[in-house]
Amino acid sequence: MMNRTNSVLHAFIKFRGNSITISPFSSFQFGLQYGTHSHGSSVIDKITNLNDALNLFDVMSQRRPLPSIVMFTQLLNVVTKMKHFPSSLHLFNQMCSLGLPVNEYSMSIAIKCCCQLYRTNDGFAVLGSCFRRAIPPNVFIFNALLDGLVLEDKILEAENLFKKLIKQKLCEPDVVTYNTMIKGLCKFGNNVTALALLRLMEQTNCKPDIFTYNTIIDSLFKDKMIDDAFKLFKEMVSDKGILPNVITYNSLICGLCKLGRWDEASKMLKEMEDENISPDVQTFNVLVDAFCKEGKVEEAEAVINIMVERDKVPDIVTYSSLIDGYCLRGEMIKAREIFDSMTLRGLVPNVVTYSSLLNGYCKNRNIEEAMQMFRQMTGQGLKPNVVTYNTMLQGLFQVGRCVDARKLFNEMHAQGLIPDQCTYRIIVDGLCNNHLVEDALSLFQLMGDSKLNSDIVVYTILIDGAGKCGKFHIARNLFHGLSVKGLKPDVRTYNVMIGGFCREGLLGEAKLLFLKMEESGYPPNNVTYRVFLQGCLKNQHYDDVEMLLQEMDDRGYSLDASTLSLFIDDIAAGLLDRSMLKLLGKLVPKELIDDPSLCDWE
DNA sequence: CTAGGGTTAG
Repeated sequence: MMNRTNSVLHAFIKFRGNSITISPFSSFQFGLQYGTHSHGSSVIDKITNLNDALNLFDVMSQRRPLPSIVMFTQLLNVVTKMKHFPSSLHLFNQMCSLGLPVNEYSMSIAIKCCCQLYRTNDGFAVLGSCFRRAIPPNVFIFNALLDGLVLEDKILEAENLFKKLIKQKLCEPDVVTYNTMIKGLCKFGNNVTALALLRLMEQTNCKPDIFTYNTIIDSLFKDKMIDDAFKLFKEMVSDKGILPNVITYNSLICGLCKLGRWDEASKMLKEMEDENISPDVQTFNVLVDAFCKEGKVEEAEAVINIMVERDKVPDIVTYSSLIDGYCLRGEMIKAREIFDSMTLRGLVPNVVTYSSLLNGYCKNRNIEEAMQMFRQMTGQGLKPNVVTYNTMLQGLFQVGRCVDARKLFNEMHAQGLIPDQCTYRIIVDGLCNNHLVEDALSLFQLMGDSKLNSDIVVYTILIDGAGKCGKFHIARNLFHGLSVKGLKPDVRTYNVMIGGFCREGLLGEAKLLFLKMEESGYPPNNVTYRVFLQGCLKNQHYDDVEMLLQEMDDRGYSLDASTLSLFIDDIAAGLLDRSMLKLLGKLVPKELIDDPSLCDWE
């Protein structure tokens, strides 16, 4: 029941903005006594911003006798729900100092805050204090810790904790425990174990629910295992009688769109409407993004119009996708227009929005504008992240501004950002493409045993770059040095080396490597055949051509247009025998035969 | 009386 005091208080709290100090006998306090009626809404429920919460906490902590731990916990939870985790922890500490009898409720909130701040270790420290205070940790506390480990990608520790809970009977795992563990497994692409856990749940008291299914269905879709995803979807609906919700459909539609299976996506959209589940902003965002990724901005705009008709307000994500779409098409003026229009709509571009626009300017070689926007972004207090820097670095290298790239890389370091493997790949690739192989090499040596030196992709880029810059001896040394570093060449590395040998006219060595691939457990792929075959043809080394064509046919690969074109002169000159011609005919893909521009060969 | 979980954007 809503009483008069509550509404007075509500008005009062709203008034708080103007630093009014509350006297100990104000109506605010009076209301506190009635604040938490079991059936009414309380003062605490009405709090909508951090300041009000902190002020109320001050008032409460000055009262004697102190309000109950329950009220403090309610307030603590309000602050936590607002995601002001550091403030929550501060309040929790104050609660302890006030001598309040903190219990498993407040403890679980405090632990959750630590974990959400990526400080799960501190969370475990709080767990320790639970034991010291003789507060038996319960399933809520363990779930928060498990979630923290998953959040920090400490999947092995998460698995250990999960097993320990069960083995040592620390608490009875509930559906949230299972779901959290499943979320972690899915995050690491371990769908098999996630499914096994789902089956295990079926044998316990806590049955899988919509959360369980949504998590695994989404993960299966992310790994392109559509059939399995649909099987699970059907199992959920038909066998378990669990109705899909908007999130289930969003996952399904997102997965189908990403695979370009538009028909099925629109079928799901229709099914969803039939089930009376109305698409939400995220459903529309998925559609907008999918269209934009294909450069189909007109369709994306149409989706946005429908969205608006249905009273859904396009948000920052919607517009970020749209910006991506226009950038992809090189329509930077339009992209910028959308970016600028966001502010008028009361939307504040964030790092992602800026990064999209920067990426557009960079890819369209307008590095000046990109730089200017980059400065504007930092000027607005937005902190560029690793992806932002990667985008800018790539842009600078693309126009040959290696010195500026270097400066930006230093700036990135100064900001305390840790370059990721993508950063190193961009730098090494950029230096190589700008004929600065030596710089790439010295950077490489400078990095010692860091990530750079243990990433086969960077190695491959460097080997490729050295070879293409006429320093094949370096490429060769790098390749032979791989095993010393404990690195195994992958298919791409082999392809790059085979290409390098061919470029140098060392066909014998190329062939040795080609044969070694199979032995090393990396069977040649279509790129290998293309590279080696082109090498053979350019070097007029016909010995292996028939063997290669035969193998390609066996493995179901076909010839690409550029390789095929190398055969044409030989065909015209009548240099190829009948069996070879027959083989060639089999390897020409249907698309090429249908291509009218290629019809007048003979 | 007070505590927990799932989806989207570079």
